[in-house]
Amino acid sequence: MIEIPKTYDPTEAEQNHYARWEERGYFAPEINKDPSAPVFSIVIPPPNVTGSLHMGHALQHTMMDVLTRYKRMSGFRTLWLPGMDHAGISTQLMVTRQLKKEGLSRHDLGREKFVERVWQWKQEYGGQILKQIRREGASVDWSRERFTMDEDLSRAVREAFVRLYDDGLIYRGNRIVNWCPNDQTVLSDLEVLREPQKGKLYYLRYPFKSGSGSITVATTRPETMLGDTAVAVNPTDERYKELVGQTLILPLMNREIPIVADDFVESEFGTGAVKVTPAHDPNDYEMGVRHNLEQITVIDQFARMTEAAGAEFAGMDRYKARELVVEKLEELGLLEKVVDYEFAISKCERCKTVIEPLTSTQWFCRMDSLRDRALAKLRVDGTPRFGPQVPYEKVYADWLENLRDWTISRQLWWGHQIPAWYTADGKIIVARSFEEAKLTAGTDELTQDPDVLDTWFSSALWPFSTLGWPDETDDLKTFYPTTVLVTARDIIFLWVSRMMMTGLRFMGQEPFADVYVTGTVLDKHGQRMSKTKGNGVDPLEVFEKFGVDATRLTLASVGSTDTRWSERQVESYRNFANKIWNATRFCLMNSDGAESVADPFAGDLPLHDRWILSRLNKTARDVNEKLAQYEFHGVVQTLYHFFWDDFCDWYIELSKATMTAETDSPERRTARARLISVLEQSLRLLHPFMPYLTEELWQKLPVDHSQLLHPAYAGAEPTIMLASFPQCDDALVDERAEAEMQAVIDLVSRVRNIRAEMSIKPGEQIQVMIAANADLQTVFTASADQIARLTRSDVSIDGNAEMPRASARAVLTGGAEVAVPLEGLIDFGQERERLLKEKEKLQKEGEKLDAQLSNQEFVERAPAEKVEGLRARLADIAQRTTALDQMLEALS
RNA sequence: GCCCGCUUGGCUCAGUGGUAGAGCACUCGCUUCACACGCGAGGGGUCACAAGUUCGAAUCUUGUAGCGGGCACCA
Repeated sequence: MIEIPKTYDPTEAEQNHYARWEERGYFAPEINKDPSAPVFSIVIPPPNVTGSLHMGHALQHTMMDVLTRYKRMSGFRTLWLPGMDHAGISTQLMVTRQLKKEGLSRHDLGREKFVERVWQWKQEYGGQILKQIRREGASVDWSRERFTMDEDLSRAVREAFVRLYDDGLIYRGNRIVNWCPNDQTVLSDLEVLREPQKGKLYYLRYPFKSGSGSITVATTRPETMLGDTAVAVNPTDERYKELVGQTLILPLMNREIPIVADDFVESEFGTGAVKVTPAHDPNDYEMGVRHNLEQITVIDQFARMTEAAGAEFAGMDRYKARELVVEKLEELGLLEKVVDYEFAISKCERCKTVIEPLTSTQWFCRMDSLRDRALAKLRVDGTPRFGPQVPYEKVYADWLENLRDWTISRQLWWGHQIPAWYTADGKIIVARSFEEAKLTAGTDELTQDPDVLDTWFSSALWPFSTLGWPDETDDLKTFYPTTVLVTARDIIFLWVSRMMMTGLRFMGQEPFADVYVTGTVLDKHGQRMSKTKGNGVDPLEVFEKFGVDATRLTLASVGSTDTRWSERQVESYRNFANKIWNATRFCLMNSDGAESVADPFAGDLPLHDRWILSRLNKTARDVNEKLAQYEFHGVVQTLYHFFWDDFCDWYIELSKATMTAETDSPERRTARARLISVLEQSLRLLHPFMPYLTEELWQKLPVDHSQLLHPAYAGAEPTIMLASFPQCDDALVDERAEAEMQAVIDLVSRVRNIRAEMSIKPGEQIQVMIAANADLQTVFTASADQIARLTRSDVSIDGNAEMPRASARAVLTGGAEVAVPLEGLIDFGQERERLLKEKEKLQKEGEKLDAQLSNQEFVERAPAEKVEGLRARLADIAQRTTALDQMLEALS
């Protein structure tokens, strides 16, 4: 007899197994020895090197690990590739802050020293998250861990850049861009947040050059008027039609500016006349290009006014300048009015500083051809297949359709420096290396572009750069395209779409077939968890409190819908883990002799064994089908109820008499072996979700572990990780056994109900008399001992027996009747009440069915089997009602 | 402004054109020889609202309301 503690303590299992799995190479695809094995691969969305684990990671990693472990057990050559992102801005900020504490700026160190310092920082503090990923139980292949700044990945970045440049997709240009005055870098449109902002709308008067009158424009940013080079009106606006082409005098600057006509202007807004500041507003920039207007930069990269804004303003902060401009215009009588106004303002996604639109020379990536290919892939092949398809496929397609050029350069030091060099006379040489650039230029007097690439540029290459691209490595050939990408919805544009575009461009194939978008774990009030709000729940604390496996079940249940965090939920899965532990404990306590049974389910089987095999195989079928559809929530429900309800509540109880018999016997050994076999298969089904608990218990079972390994892993040191994932054996699905077992379950439940309602003491032995039709009588007779045990009664089954008047009675589906004789204990009035209540319930249902069946149209149009089903139910109800009537009569 | 999602028992969520589900919470009874992180028995919902399609709608359509999200160049 093997005895384990009464309560599952996750800590031990969590400490025991991970290192062993990793050391033995179970995570690496090489463990699979079947040369013809199908391939499953998945790349981790690389977490930031600065990051630490949050609920979103834990959620995604759980789902990825479930899929990976499931496929591995199913015999796939499985790779889940881990790694990290260098996270340009975040990391640079982190180190800059560290330097600041030492009283230094990055400029004090210089670029080279600073970058060295960042690497040092990474060495010391970076990658916390990698340890945390281990804690989650994630079966990633650490031997293939990658970092976006690794030399081989950097080479891939340069290669991609050069190819895109050579094909004319990357260009350098002077355009208006999003500038963060705090981070001192340009940002792409996706890194800019739009937030509603309460502000003011200022109405300014610009006088005509002719000397009389003025035109009024409305603006939220009066300080930019210093850089105005035109006023625009809609060409169809009757009010201004004749003024187009006239000249205005820009106040304060005394600059002559024209009135131009442009469709962009909405006549209904403000005064219908717009001041145009091409250097400081994206729309005005476009208008400026259309009308060939001068760009006058009046705000610099520190958000201060420039010389061009005039001596009085030069060097002044933009908001101070705003006050001064307003003040001066008011003095001049040129401020018509100021009204409260709410508008959207652009902020830096990272530091929340208000973005300053500036014209600047940057590197851009032209997206149209990349986009067209991705859209074609979606429309022609339906790739990627989004899960859930609604709404993500549309969101993805809409975004692609409206895609604009991508600003890819960043004014940072940490990142992939742009592989472009300039000759002394300003010629641009784009090359894979300095050596190559020198050859092309014919000189070594070259200066490399100081900018680095957007972090997302290297992330976009992740599914193939991590596998060795641009070299044609075995890994690349084997694992690309990957099978599925699991991610949160907020990076569909930033990352998913870009991987798709670069994958199609460089590999000629999509980087992943499926995209599974997870839901979001919200706090208990339905708010997004965020650092600034401080409402996040730390997954590590939850692991600590309830165990990793319970947390994983909770997270897997989230699936693709947003869900509020509930600790109760984790607690209930913790209880489930304990239930599994104890069921195993019971099996182990009664396992002697089991190992000697060669084939536990050979020969004719009693009902409960046929039933559990049917339930088990249906469960396996369900789980396999649902996992193929990424229905994580449904799989968890299926497993939970199979294990707890079917296996624990019924199968174990039904088997107890035999398996806990005092003395050894072939029957006892067989019963024990059967129980252990079903348990063992259940553990395998549960393993992808609960890796630690299942491994811990599986190892303890008295079974021949090596026989259970999937053939692809034959010869490996046994682990449940490499055991075959159960498949449904259709021959074992037995509907008849399920129906018969259901009758037994109903019978037992009804007797227990009588016990409870009649307040019969739990320990008290009762009589149960059963009368049933021939079929059911056979079933009940075969299970009589079990019925007796489960209801604590002496059971007699006789189709013709007279039921004593003084009994509590019940009528079951199929026409079986039960009586519990209670001579002297029964209150006839109370029993009548009980039966009447029962009859009423039946009648209600009967009436509903009757109404439906007497509807001619229903009978004609509904499927015949539907109608038949209802008729059968109605007949059953009628029969039971009659039986109840007889009982009631006997009582009166 | 445009687009989308959600609204099911007290709470958190499944679900589906044909008799409303789970977990937790609640009530009653249990130291029944695996488990009180448990066992047994219960109570509780006109599936947001309105109209429509249908033999039949909580499930499909449209509209309304509340909540949430995404996109957007109205100064």
